[in-house]
Amino acid sequence: MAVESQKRATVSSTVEDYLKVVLKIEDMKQRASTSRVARHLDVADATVTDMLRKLKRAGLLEYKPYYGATLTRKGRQMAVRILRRHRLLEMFLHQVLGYGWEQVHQEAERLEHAVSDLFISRIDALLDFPAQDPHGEAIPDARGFRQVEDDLCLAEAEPGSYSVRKVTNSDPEFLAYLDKVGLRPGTRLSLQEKAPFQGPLKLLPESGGEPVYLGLEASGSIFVLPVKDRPPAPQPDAEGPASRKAGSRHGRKSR
Amino acid sequence: MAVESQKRATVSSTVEDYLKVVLKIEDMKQRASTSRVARHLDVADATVTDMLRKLKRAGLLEYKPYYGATLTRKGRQMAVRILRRHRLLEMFLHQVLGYGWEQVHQEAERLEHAVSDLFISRIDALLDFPAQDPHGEAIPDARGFRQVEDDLCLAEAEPGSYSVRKVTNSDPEFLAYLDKVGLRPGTRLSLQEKAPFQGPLKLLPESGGEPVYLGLEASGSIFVLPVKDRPPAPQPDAEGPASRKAGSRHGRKSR
DNA sequence: CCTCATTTTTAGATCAGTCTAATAAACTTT
DNA sequence: AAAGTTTATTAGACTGATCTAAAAATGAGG
Repeated sequence: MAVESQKRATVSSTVEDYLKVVLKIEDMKQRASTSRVARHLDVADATVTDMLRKLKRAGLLEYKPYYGATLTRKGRQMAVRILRRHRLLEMFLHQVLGYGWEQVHQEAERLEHAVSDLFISRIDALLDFPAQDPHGEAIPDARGFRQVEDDLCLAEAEPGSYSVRKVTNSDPEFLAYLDKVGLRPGTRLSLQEKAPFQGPLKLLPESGGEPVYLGLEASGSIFVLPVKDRPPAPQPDAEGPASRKAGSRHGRKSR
Repeated sequence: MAVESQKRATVSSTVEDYLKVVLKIEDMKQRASTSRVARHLDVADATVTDMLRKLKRAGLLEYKPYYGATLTRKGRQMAVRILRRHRLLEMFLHQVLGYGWEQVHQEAERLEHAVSDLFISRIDALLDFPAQDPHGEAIPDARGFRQVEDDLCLAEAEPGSYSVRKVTNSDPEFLAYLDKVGLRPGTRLSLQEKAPFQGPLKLLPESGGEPVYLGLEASGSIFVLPVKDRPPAPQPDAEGPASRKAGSRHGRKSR
């Protein structure tokens, strides 16, 4: 039962950022090519080439020249750890310090590299071990296990009833807009129609209000769960504007 | 009444550390010499020489070769800002996340460079605008004004009754020890005697318990306020162990 | 299978922060 | 005041992260 090298090699916050980006790209089922990584990090391609070779040497990812990078077990583990920190911090900022969901990302981006494990475990407990962040994204647990994401991209959904599961976009302007029109995790809506030729989607938040027209691009960052068509029984969960706690826990491991 | 260049030039966290140390040394009424700064930061003297020249160029301090550094208005302002962040963060970690007073320093040391002004103002409000940190050190206010420190170093005190005002030592071992023997800000004690030839001090915490013997060196980081000797009238200000709020505010500016 | 556009890598440089070793200035002590 | 000790500065080098510009590999179309 030899414990696998428990020592957590400590890496720079720059390295953490690279790992995070590669994880994100892999999660989107894309190839982590030099240029894609560079775009995400807003650095020059040449910088990424260098860095990927360095991370390969450190055993954090595979790197095939002219192809791209793939996280190793160790690299993925570190990346998921940062992801967890990021999302827990976002939730903390939102719930405890009253940040808006459009404000949390930027602050968490800096804090995730600075806080200790103790800090993380304390806020985790304080928040009662939340399963999602303010955008509805799953928070990996302390062991690095990730919830299965069984949601559906609004851009690819058929007309029907849905509830918003998560919004994978950190642009404050965009999030503020969604907030204004009443779209947040938990919101029930019906997708009324999709205009042809990459046209906008027509959405109707079920809690009344004006229909919302959303471009295809924007709808690509909104993920939803289908809702069984208006059941005879009243909906069991009333949503307070910013007070959602656990949400559905599927208790399944990732990977 | 032209507002002096409000733009807050943003400096590296390294620069913030240098400014902090120079402020600390000046507060101790010592000369901020190259080697003294180097010792505080645990870097080579040569590194400090370079950095001080750079900070002079940036207008953050005066620097006289072979003498040392003196903060300018601008440099002091930045240093006090960091000091405020540091101490507010310590208080936050202690009060909200349940850190021990021996744990707060290290974490705050990293966070002070990473959190935004919004974060600081939120925790300030959450803590109800505390005037001291967990070690009893005064927290500068948002404008950069600092309380006058009218306390007295235990190492230089005469036998008599005192209450602990602050402990200016961040060594976790030492703080844990003080905590164990019941010495924290607010604790009443009587200094019974000082052994000659740099000998130890004999202290008696008034809340009963064993006498504590403390080396001169250690007692140099404990600051106290004299307590009027059991007056016929009850003292007007009762001290709760860790819940002291404003303390005496003398409304005087620093600088 | 040759050519062109795109993507990636290589080469060489810069910047901030740090170090060590050597030199120089400033105090101390006789 | 000369000599010695301490303190500070200069010189030169290194590391990590970045850049730009030039060269090379890949892949798509004819």
